[in-house]
Amino acid sequence: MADKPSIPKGTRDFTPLEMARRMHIFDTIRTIFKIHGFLPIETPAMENLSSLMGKYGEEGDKLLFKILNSGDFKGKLTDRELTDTPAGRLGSMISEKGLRYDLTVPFARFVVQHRNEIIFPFKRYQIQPVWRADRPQRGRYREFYQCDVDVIGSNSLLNELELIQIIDEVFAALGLKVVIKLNNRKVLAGIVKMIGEPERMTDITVAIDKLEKIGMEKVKAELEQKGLKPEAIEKLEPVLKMMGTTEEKLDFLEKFLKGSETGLNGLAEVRKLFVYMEADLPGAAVEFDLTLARGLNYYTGSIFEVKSAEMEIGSICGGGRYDDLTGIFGLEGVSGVGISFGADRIYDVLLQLERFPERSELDTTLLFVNFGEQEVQHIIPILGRLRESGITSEIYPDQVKMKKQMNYANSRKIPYVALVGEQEVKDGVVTLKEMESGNQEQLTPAQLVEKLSPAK
RNA sequence: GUGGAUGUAGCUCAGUUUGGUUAGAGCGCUGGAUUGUGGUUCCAGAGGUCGCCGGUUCAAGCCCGGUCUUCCACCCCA
Repeated sequence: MADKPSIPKGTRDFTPLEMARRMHIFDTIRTIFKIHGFLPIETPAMENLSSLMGKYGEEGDKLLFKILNSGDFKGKLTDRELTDTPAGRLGSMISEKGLRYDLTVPFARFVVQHRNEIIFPFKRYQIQPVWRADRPQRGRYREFYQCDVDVIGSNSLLNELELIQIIDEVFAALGLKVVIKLNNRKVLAGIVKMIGEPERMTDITVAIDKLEKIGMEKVKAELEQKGLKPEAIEKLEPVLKMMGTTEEKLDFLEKFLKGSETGLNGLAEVRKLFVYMEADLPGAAVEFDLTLARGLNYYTGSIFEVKSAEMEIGSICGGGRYDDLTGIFGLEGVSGVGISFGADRIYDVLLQLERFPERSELDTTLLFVNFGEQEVQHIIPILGRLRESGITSEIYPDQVKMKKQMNYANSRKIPYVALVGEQEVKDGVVTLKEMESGNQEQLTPAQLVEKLSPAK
């Protein structure tokens, strides 16, 4: 017997109801991207593995989905290679393509490849699925959509400001309260330099990223276990204990980072960004959060992360500045900054908080009941007129019991039903029934179009 | 990748402790009461290889092993 049909772990089908909700998210995000002057691109689902490997840290390489070479990939290997090569290395011998892990690295590749056609600074948006061979959990999928906006070819902090505004506008439009966390890799680099461990930036940032979660003692224990010098940990402690307003934190770091030019530069960037924001305050809370580190290792300046203020689900948007991502594809000295909205997590938040709009654009407005061939012939041109006026309308395709047709309208949540029987045909009218109230009225086709036309 | 839970009708879940004939409920679905009027009510009905594979047993939804799914923690992240 055939197995029950199924889909791979961590992937999902979407029903019409779910699609209506997803489109609400995508449409909202896309509208805001467009109003800021960003242009769409798309890139293939698969990239050459060489474009993907090594861009996301050690962890990221493991999470890449690799695509087996087509044809006789085995025949090209000798028996010895086949039996003696460790499984990990064998992968690269039989696979040269992989599914994209995010949209930023393919974008960098795109920019390098199309550098002569692109007008810089290039503002692009991209809404496509990405794949990660992660272990699924709530809010964590193996296939999920990212909505990326990036500006490449400009060092200006105005770009960072614009991204913050976009974040603010998107979540306001979706009706979600969020906290925008802001940090700067240069500040982190300055800190690790000042405590005398400049090479250990990754270990240190990963550890302090957990401060909120596991507490000071455990963070110190982890740092010690990672082999950090006790003096360094001691020097780091006041930074971790740093409290107060953004202004106070910045002042503290100003003193702490004396002697690290990079650190002070990063600090100046953070300050400038807050000054910019004062000109038009975001509705969302923006916090300078030193514990924000982010694992992706191509970030070099500002880093962002957005969390729901109303529910625990991990970050729903994140990003940062990368000074040399195009360098690895052969184009040096081009800085970019961008963020990525996690549509699937935003969906989960909206669903749990019940913030999806009641009706969607996908919903039908009017259903004609089917009374028979004569009546159908009369209705066909009326349907045409309604649709021309932008009114989503349909006719029940089969001449079945009225109860069944009404039930269809009911379960499809269609607010209006039109009845055109023998009498209506004779009188040249339709009987329009409003389902919720049950009220009925007789209208000419012109009046019908007028009544149901979407508000201008 | 490591550790821990979970899976019974379309959906939400009982039943598993102490193995024992035809596996239940609510909601939903189909038909009727009601041949041009849905939602409410009433009546009737359909729907399950108890995730899958194997083992123990006279006998397995229930016990054992494996596997897959979903979920939780770690890791990491959108």
